[in-house]
Amino acid sequence: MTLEDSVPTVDLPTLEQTAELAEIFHLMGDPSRLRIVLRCLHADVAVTDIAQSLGLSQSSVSHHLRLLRVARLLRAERRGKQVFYSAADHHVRGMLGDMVEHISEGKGGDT
Amino acid sequence: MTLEDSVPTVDLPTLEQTAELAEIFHLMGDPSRLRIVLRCLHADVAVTDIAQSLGLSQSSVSHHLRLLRVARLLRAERRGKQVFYSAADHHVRGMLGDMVEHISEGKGGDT
DNA sequence: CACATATATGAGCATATGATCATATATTAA
DNA sequence: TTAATATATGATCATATGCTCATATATGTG
Repeated sequence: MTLEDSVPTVDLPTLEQTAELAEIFHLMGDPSRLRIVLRCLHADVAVTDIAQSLGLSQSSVSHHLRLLRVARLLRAERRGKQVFYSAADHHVRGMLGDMVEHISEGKGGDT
Repeated sequence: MTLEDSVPTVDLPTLEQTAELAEIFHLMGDPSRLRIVLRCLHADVAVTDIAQSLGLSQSSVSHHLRLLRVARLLRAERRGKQVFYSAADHHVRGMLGDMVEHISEGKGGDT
């Protein structure tokens, strides 16, 4: 069984989809921002908590959070004085989860 | 069945793994580079072909290819005068494939 | 070798980016 | 209202990035 058999027709994403995908990758491409996303992937976390646990400034975290929120990767929910951030939806969790898995496996694989 | 049931213990990647992941995302975060990777995801493609089919300059493509090659996302194979690029391994194909799927689905989902 | 084709690379430049600092806004308590 | 805590945002700046142009290298042909 060749590779082509298991990958019959590989519809490449449209230019628009590619641009959208690139935007997501671009956001995840910054280490601080990626750590923030991962921190919020499976839990609601307040801004101060994120900053403290990752050793980043409140301002920096807030700036990053705005980008992630606008891009709909994270969602914000205010409770009292605090704002809790979490993954926007299961697609975000799925994407990142898959990536993390691949990275964990990776390291020595070839085709 | 709650979400937590299906995601028992979510070991976050190490700082090193996160940095590695961010580097990959960073590379994919440029639209031109992402298009190049997608073009090479399921086929060996020569540099000139990539440039022509994507409407990019040879120089620009070559610069991008070097980054992707060094990061081991793509591999190069010379055949005569031409150099053919393709996805380095099944992890790269898997990662991108998963991402493309999520993007294709996405669009309106929430948890 | 000389020449053409294919790819790679270095320099230079305009723009994008991430961090910090200062400050603004929001919420709650006294 | 005043004060304290939590978050957001605008300005500034040093650095990173992507592109182009020119040129170098590599392979094949006559």
